[in-house]
Amino acid sequence: MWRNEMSSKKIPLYKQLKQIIIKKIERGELKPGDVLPPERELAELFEMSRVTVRQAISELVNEYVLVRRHGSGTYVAENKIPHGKKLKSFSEDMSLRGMMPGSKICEKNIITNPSANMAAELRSEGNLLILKRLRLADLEPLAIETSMLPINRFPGIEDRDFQNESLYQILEDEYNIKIIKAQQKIEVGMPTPQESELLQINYTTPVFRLRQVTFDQNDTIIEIAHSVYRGDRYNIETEIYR
Amino acid sequence: MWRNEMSSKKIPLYKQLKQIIIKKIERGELKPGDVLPPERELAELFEMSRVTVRQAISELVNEYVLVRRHGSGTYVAENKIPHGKKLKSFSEDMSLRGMMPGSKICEKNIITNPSANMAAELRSEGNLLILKRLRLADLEPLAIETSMLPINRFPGIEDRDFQNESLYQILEDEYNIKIIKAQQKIEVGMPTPQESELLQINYTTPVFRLRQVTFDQNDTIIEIAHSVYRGDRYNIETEIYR
DNA sequence: AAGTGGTCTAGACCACCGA
DNA sequence: CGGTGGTCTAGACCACTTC
Repeated sequence: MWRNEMSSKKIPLYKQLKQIIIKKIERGELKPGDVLPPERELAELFEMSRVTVRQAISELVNEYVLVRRHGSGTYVAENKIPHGKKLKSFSEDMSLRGMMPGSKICEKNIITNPSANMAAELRSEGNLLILKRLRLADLEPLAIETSMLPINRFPGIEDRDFQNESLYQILEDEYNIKIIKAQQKIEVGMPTPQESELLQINYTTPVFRLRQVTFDQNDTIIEIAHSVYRGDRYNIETEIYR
Repeated sequence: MWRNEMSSKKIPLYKQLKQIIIKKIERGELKPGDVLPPERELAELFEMSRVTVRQAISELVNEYVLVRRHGSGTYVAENKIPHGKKLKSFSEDMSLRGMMPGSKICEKNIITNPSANMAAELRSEGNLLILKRLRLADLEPLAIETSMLPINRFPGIEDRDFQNESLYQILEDEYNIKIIKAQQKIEVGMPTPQESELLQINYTTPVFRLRQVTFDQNDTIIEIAHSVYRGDRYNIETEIYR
């Protein structure tokens, strides 16, 4: 069950242990709520010090994969990622809210010389695909979403029809990208005239401004997105831990 | 500059060091981009092992307060990214953003017959303490925070002076509550006349409306809060996983 | 009382950065 | 090259949960 599966490469021991634990969860050998062997036992099994075991476990706790209970044990988290902490595409988000997602392309461009302030984090990556879409929920405008992607990582993606296709679906299925996490900055503001026109709202209706940086399994940035959501039809629910 | 300021209480050493570093950032003795003393030096200065220093620094890196650069040094983060992974009180939130938190009581009441819509989830718990505070950052109004607490769970809490005390600190230290998680709903809106007056903003400045339900270790609700944040001075950063 | 995670030590060697 | 963070060890004692 918990045999030594360590590879002898140069990968740090604690990262190897992390991978072993994640694999066990993925294969169903460890289910939500299950206890892990005690830290001292893992240390002995994998022939590493307890400090190293703790480093592996600590990172998994930080990623909401495991939960520690002082005096009791370490457990597989019940809901690996809390509802409000899940990264969803617009389509997935709308479906979960019981609304029908829709899309209308506003702009699809290739920028050959990205200026710095457009996407600072991506500017060294070469050409950028700019994709600006009006997003609909139950046929009504809800958001304007502008995505920027490093086009040399996804050759041919500029020819896709994004009207009826999900961007994340394409990246995951056809370019073999594993989307892992995103950092978001949420601000409030008032719409510009162009935005209020597109969203069909009054200029007095406030909006959410979401800036998102999306990462793949190698912690490489694969997308930078800027979204504007109607404040009268959208809210954000999240769960945070102390 | 980096004298020993450790208190000899039972607070873990690494938490004391975290506080010392945060305080230095708050007081401006450390500015974004500044280098920290090397880990070995901090260990010697504060008479703790390097492992302990690393634990303190690691947590601050996780909270986006510090940045490590292998082979170079540890630096104060350039873009303060707060409100992210962890549940924080207003005071803690402000400190991590490098601002000085403040408070002004607007209202402190005991409601003996809570109406249903005030705090539906708490209404069966008996009397409620209503605490409405104007929250300041660097002496300027930033938010209005209205907290509702079941008073029979915290006898005597109505006599506290919340002007200079942290609500969470009191709950954790003196009532032995372990705050575990909170659910938040984030909306945008326009301020009411009373709110714009208190926050000293124009009626055209949008605001965040945060509704929060806070839970302890037994999944019991210990607080319901409604906060109104100035949209021109506040934003929310968060990390989500797929 | 036994077993768990939480904190802490005093070293060691490796990997990376900058002068 | 010297100095930095990155990884790792083999212990120790404390605090908490469970019985």
